[in-house]
Amino acid sequence: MIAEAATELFLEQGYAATSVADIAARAGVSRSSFFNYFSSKSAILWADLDARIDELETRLSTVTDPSGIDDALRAVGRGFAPGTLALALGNADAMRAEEELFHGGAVRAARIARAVAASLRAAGCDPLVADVAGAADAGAVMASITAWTRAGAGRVGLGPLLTRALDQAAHARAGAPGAAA
Amino acid sequence: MIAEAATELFLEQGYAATSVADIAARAGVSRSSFFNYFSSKSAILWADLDARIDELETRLSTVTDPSGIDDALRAVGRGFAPGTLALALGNADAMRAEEELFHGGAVRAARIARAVAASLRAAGCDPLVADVAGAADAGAVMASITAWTRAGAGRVGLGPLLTRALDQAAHARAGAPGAAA
DNA sequence: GACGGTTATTGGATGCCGTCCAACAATACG
DNA sequence: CGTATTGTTGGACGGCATCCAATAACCGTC
Repeated sequence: MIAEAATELFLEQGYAATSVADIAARAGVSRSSFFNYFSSKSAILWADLDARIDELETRLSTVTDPSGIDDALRAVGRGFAPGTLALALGNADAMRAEEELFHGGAVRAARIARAVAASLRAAGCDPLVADVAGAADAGAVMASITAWTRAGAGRVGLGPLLTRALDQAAHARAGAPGAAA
Repeated sequence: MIAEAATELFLEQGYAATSVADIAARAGVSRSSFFNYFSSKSAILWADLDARIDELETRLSTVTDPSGIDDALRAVGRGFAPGTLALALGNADAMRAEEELFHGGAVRAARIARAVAASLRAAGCDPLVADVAGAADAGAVMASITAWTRAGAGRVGLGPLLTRALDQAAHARAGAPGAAA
């Protein structure tokens, strides 16, 4: 309910012009309660993806082989339903939320990149190469999500996009010891 | 002077525990003046790199061939002096600034990735591939900067690290139309 | 050396975010 | 029915970033 109220207001007034107090009022709860359900205003947009990245982090912490990394990354997109984030990406201009989406997306990409790089490093990969490969993988995940939502999430599957992007990113691991192609 | 006062306080009290008012007081200026020189507290750390990314963006907006992109990326690190950012990266634990460095680094990486991807797209590259390659290049730049500073900036050159990282990232462009290897 | 215009600096007020806590309602349970 | 756990609320707080009007410093000109 809070998320619904928020997206309504974002569409009406724009993201930046909508305060947490506005959202709470529209949702019929107090400002305090808002922060019981979302840790911040931007969390409304990113909560779903954040949960999946949490899972990715735990999964990658116990996985070392490259194919396991790819599986874990693909799992991020498996069953990813068009939610608040997709709505925001699709209506970024109406919400005037480009800045927030850019910032938030940057942080999420960095989280993915860090997790992948740590996993590769644990597998004996050169640290610098691990960082580059992690960034490429993270870019692949984020790029396919934005492409998916901007193309009208649901009309096309996220899976194929993700596969193509991750295959491309896998080239960045070329010649990496501990991360054979 | 403001930056010096800030780094002192960051080392003494930590990044989060240091308020803009503290910095202004130590530097002997008013809080208003602080914001005349830095757009935010975190800008103290990132101002130098931001200026270079600004240059990168303008440079890439007039460049389409892949080798030009590589040159522009290498120029980001050319003559990059150990400044506030290097000091923060080197003393991240003492400053308790890991979070800020992570966030700030994520945003800067995303800026670089966006610029590179736009350039590749303009050269006819597939959008998804462009995003992946841009993320890889951005990861290469950021990874080499952090590796450089953590290894004690100055004792080793940034150039070689950057070259190695960008070479690795170049693999992510493999088979990309409009961006031949 | 006085003066007018430009630029730098300052204080203050404002809105909002995110955190904390103590009080209170509501619900489940023995 | 009493109690314990959980959920909700209001309020206060410190901090960030923005704005603006007032003031101070500077600089070339006369």
